[in-house]
Order: sequence, then structure tokens, then C-alpha cells
Amino acid sequence: MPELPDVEIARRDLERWAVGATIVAAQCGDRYLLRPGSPRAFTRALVGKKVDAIERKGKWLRLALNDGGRLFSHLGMTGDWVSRPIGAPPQRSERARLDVARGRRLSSVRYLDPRRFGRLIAARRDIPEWTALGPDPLSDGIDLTALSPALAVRRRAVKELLMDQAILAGVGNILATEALWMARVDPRVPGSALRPSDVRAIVRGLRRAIARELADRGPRGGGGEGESAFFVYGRRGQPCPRCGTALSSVTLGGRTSVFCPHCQARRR
DNA sequence: CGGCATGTTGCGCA
DNA sequence: TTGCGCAACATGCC
Repeated sequence: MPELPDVEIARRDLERWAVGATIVAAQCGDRYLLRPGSPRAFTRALVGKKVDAIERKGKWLRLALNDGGRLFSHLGMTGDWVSRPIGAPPQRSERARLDVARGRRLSSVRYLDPRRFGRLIAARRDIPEWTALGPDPLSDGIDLTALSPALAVRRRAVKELLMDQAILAGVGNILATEALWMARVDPRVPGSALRPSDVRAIVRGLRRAIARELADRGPRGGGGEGESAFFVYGRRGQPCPRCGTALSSVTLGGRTSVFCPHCQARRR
């Protein structure tokens, strides 16, 4: 579930399900997901409160409550929010439940997360994880005059820099991989070696990759049967959609980075 | 069985 | 301070 487009879809879902509603019951028994909170504090912070807004920055969600409290949600690798009828039995991998009331209409919003890498943090103020995030490419836009120097002063591989949440919030392995392919930039190129035209191409690539994933991961988007919508992510060994060369991969920052050795040739 | 996975954090060491 | 490799977290899928 986790990358900017998926989290944005989750945000829109939660907006439809919970904004304007009052939380009538809240439970999460998983201390690992709640870290550093506790099940009792979670329930206490939420029950009786009204949900005013669902915001997103990068891969984090923030539910704003009418008493000033906030619930922060990170989906980790496998988290997702779903809506169920009130009283529906817990399903596989269900980790938290928020029953909400809108007038007489009751429904239950559930957090599913098989792998439990996500977070659920009830707080009275913004948490450091949220505050430390850089600009969000979708809601804040990408400011070239800010991004260019941020990349230029670092010697790390451009792909690692794009995934640095303090530089751009929400870019993960899929978006970075796809955007660099679209931009024809080798993922290993140091930030300091990028030309202005590279940075512009990367920005265009990110915008296109985000729009593409939003379109077909969203509701009524092709998300179902069929091939993944990715050009190169997860396709090592398959032909490059642009030139037919077999796609290669390297490991950067511990993450697999697929690229086309022809289109994304390292310059020197 | 082994290998891999859309994320993040922390540690040791240079 | 920056960089880098690696392990850990917990689970499912191929």
C-alpha cells in the first residue's frame, strides 16, 4: 500500500468515511503499531471526538480531531484502511478499529496491516516524524529552486536522495525507480553530478509517475487483474519498454533499483 | 526450503 | 556531519 499515491487514495477514502463523523468506539491492541503509545491511551484520545479533516504529508496521514488532538497513521509496507459495516467481525490482519457515527448512520473503519510495519500515534501536537518531512510533491508541488541545490550538495546516489523523506516526502522505491527511468537518469549518479536538465527531467518524471499511479490505483482505475502498471519496477531482465534492452538492477541504500543500462546510461 | 517485498530506524565504522 | 553497509522489525507470497 505504501507510497504517496496509495496513501493519497487512503486519505480520500478516510475523508469520505470519517470526516464530520464522531468516533464512538476506538480500539487497537497492538503495542508495536502504537509505539510509543498504549491501547488505553489510543481509545481515550479518540472516543467522543469528531473528525475534522484527514491530511497527508508524504506517506503519513494526520486525522485532525475537534479537540485539537491528532491521530497519525503510517501504512508501513502493508497497511491499509477499509470501511466495514458496524459490528462486522475482525478480519484477517485487522489491527485497529474506529466505529464512527454520522447522525444515525454507523460504520466501522478498520486498519489492516499483515506485516505490522505501520504506525498509529495519537498525540496532542505534531510528532517529529511529521515535522521532519520535506515538501510533498503532490500537495506542495516540487520547487525546482529548492530541489536543485538540495540534490547538488550531496554525493549520494540520486535515487537515495529522491527517497530521502526530508528532501521530498512520499517518494518510495517504486516512484523513484519509475521517475528515473522516465528521466533517463542512471539511479547511481551522485546528486552533485546532475545537470539542470536532469533535475528538470526527474521532476517531470515524478509528476508523471504520481499521476499515473493515482489514476490506476484509485477507485475505478484498472487496479485488479492485468499486469502491473509499472514501466520498469519489478521487471529486471525484461525488455525496456522504450528500447528493448534487458533491464538491469543494482542495490542502492539496500533497495533494488531497476534501470535500463542503455536509456539510463551513466555519463562521464 | 530460500529469496524477495511498496518502509523506517538504529548501529558500527570510516 | 556525511556516507555506507547491514540488521532488525513481522508476515506473506512465489
